Amino acid sequence: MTADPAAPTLPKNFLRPCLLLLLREQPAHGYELLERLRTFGFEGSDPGGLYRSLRKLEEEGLVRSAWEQSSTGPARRIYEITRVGMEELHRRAKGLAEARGTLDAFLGRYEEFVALRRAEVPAPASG
Amino acid sequence: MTADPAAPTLPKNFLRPCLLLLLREQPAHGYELLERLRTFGFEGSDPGGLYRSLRKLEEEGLVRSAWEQSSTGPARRIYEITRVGMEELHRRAKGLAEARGTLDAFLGRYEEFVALRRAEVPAPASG
DNA sequence: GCCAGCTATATGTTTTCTGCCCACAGCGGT
DNA sequence: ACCGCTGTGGGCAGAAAACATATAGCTGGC
Repeated sequence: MTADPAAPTLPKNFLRPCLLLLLREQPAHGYELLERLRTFGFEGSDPGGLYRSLRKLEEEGLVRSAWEQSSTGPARRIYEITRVGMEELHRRAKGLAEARGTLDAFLGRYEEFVALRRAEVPAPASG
Repeated sequence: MTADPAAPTLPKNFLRPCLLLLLREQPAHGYELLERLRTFGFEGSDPGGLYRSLRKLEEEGLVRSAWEQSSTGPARRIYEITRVGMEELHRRAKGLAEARGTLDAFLGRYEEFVALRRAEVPAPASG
């Protein structure tokens, strides 16, 4: 609890759109997505959550999958995005753009206030 | 469920930093905060959730409160931010700035890909 | 053949967050 | 006295996230 206070605090349900975007760029299997997700701030790799999301996405028809035999290891389930998935991604992107706006508003207001305080209080003790 | 796909999708726990920022700007009671929160994309006013957050914040020592008699209505609990709360706000702001960065990355990558596709596929059918 | 370790997928459990509904109390108007 | 408004608070159900665990195939060593 409150262990890492500066954690990114990503948007709710951010995993889903990320998966859709990743899969739109290129089909992949779960384990690989786990790696590629790190780009989007998913540090602590959570296979469980990932596969669950993937399943749900497929159940909703946003992605589809097929088994692929690998010569170097166990079979993998290759996912690719569907037309519907792309549309969903589109919608989500809009929502996320809005979210960014809100975040901008918050941060702007926060920094503005910090600046104000600095102006009021000349210089506490720092050199 | 998936009712409003373009919903803002704000970060998890976004309420907390918002409250801290609002209280940093100016002490207030819950009902008033409810109004001021609308600026941050909290459309559906949810008194229950608000007060719960406030309570928790106080329990953690991030804010403190005192009853104030009102001449025009029932007594109100006035909240103000504490030193610890400001530090927490600071940390959260950093985290949210990171989140914005991630969001930027996502949206940039999304739009970039959209642009690429447009270049590949000349013009579907839209006139 | 058998075990250990890696890749890869999947499920179960528990906790947290969120949204929605409702209860209660004080005050003012009629 | 009753109603409606302001203001605070709790309960509950469903969604989401975190954490832990199970399974299965393949490879290499012995």
